[in-house]
Amino acid sequence: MLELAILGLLHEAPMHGYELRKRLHTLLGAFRAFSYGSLYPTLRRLQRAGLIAEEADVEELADRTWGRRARRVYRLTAEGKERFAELLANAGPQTWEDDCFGVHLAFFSRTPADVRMRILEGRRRRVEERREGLRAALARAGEQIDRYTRELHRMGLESTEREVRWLNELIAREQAEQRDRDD
Amino acid sequence: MLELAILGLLHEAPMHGYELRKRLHTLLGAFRAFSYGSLYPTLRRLQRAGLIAEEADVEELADRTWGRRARRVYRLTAEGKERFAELLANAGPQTWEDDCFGVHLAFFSRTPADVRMRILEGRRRRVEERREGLRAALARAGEQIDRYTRELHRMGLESTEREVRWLNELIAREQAEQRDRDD
DNA sequence: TTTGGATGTATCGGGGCGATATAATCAGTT
DNA sequence: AACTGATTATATCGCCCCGATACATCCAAA
Repeated sequence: MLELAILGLLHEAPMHGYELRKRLHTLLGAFRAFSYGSLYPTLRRLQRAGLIAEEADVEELADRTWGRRARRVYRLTAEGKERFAELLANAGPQTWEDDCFGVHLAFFSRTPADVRMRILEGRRRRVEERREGLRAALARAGEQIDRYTRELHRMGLESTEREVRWLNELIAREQAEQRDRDD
Repeated sequence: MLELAILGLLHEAPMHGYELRKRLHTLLGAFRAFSYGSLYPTLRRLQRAGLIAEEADVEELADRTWGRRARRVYRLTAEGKERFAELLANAGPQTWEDDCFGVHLAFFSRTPADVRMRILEGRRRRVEERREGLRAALARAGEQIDRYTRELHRMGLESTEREVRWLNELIAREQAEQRDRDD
């Protein structure tokens, strides 16, 4: 997931870890925040896998004689680009995708229309499932269950209902654009 | 977190892993779903730590001569009870508690009023922070940012706003009950 | 001048996840 | 009577990610 995010961001420009994390943070708006504890090891991994490469240490100093601070700038390789597309292509109705959804959405403008559709519909299906589960839980228990638990379920139900409506709008918009494109 | 959930549930009755998972699922309403891949190892860990103990294999068969299926039933020990209270007592405004919140709420009826308050207010503070971050992101970018990202932020902002309102209600209710108790 | 806050990289232990294997029970079907 | 699939039940594997922490530099304000 972090892999997807990193590869996606590096499409824009080469970056070092710290900057990646900041961009990630503003991009995902705390919908999903990654920590350095996963970022740096992942960068290493991607580098070893040849998906990203360390930029030849940019000079950019000229006036600084006492050696610029260590700063690993990474750029996307051709393999990395391929891998990104591949990750997107395989994105779909898998359960795992649930946490991924925010990241996927953040890179939608770089995602083919059909894949966008698959992702949106997959998400909707899973949220609907959760919604039904919550409805069942609320109906089943009636009065007997714990007050706080019911409150939790109520809140969860509302959230899922709202998200389904939101997804429906997004999907409708996608379809409209698809129609326009076909004309 | 799973530890808290397990110890909390075992207050009701001794249970085996599979049942714990089911109860957990209905209790948390898919707000948070634990997998067997964490459940069973955690049970082992808690047993080794002496917080739970394996019930002497219940007979309960009488008519079945061909040996009931393997089934590890666990019960809460005195140390486990202590540990549960301790975990609750230390629950508060830590960042980590964010994922924990649902689990905490699910055991609120077993939680002292002052700790409940701390948990609710801690959660509110963190959600408010996220809300402000999203507001800033939406204001800052104006028109330039990606359409889908903005949609993500819009949705996030709405959700956080709703949750803050919800938390305010819960907190107000707690305070009202506190007042009643004082009379 | 010192203090504090960004910037910047890195590691550690541990918790949780999805996938998967295995196997017995039970209900319904054919 | 045999078959089939769903449910019950425990367990392990590798991987991803997290929070905490350490360390170092740079910059601005007090």
